[in-house]
Amino acid sequence: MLDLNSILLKLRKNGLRVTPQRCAILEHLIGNKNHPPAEAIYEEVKKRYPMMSLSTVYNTLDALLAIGEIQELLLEDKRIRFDPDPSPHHHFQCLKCGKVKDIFREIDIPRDKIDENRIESWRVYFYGTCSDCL
Amino acid sequence: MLDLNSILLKLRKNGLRVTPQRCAILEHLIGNKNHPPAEAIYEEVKKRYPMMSLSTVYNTLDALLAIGEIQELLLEDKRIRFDPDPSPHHHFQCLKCGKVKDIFREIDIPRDKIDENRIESWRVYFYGTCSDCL
DNA sequence: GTACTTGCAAACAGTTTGCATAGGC
DNA sequence: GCCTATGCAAACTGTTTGCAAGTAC
Repeated sequence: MLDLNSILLKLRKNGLRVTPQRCAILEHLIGNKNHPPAEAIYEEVKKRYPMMSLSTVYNTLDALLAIGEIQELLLEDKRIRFDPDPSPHHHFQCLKCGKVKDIFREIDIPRDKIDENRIESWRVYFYGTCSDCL
Repeated sequence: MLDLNSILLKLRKNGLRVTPQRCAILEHLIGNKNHPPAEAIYEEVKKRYPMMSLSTVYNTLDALLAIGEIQELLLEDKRIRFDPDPSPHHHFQCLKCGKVKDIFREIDIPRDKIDENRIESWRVYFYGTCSDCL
C-alpha cells in the first residue's frame, strides 16, 4: 500500500467504487505503522469524518483485503489487526505495552513442502518485551 | 500433556481441584491431534458426560493454560484452538479442509533479540494444502 | 439509471461473568 | 466446613448481515 492514487485505480479496476469514506480510511492507513484493529481505525477516522460508520470500516477493510492491499494479523490479544503493508514480513508484539512492530529480518522458512503438505504462505509472530519497555 | 495422573497432581499442587468434568476433558485432550476449539471439546465430552457445561470447558482450559499443560492457537479461521502439547512447535492449517497439523521441523529462529526487542516466544503458522487434499 | 455503498440497527459467534448450588479436599 | 468448581443464564466483544436511502460511475 504505497500511494493513494494507485490504490484508487486498483479499486476501480476491480469494480469497486471510490467513496469519500474509503479515501478517508486509506489516508489514515497509508504509512500507518500501528497495526490498528477495526475499532481503532473507526475512532480515528471518525474524528475528521463524523459520518463514518463502523460497518463502512469493515466493508472497506474487506475490499482492501480482497485486492491484496492490506493484510490481517491474528495476535495474542485476539482481535484482528490490519497491516497496510501486504508484503510478506513478520510481526512482534510487546507483552508489556501491546505495541505491534514489523520485523523485516529474513527467517529461513521452507518455501515448498513440509511433511507432504504444500506450503502457500506462513506467518511468524514474535512475543516479548519491546525496546521501549526494556 | 502426557499422562492423566501427572496432570492431576499438577492441578492439586497449584491449588486447583480434580473434578469429574476436568478428568473427562483431560481424557479427551490427551493425545488429541485435532487442535479443537472450545465448542468442539464441549460437544465431544458432552456425549459421554451430559452434565458438562460450556463454561466448565472454558474454566478447565483456563486452568490448563495457567499451569502450562496446553497452548492456544490463533489461526486464520479466527477461533481459538487448543493444543494439548504445550512444547514449542509450529502449526499448519489446510486452506481447503481446515485441518490443523503439528509441524516439528526445526526453523531457525533468532532466540534472543531482534531490532532491540527481547524475544521471549514465537509462533509460526503455515497455510496451504494438506497431503490429504493434494 | 444502475449498481454498489452507506449507515443504522439488529443478529451473530465466541467468550466471559454473576451467582446460587454442589462437591473436592 | 471451607472454598473452589459447576451450570445455567445473561452480559459482553468483535464482527457480520439486512435493508432502505444515498451516490459513484
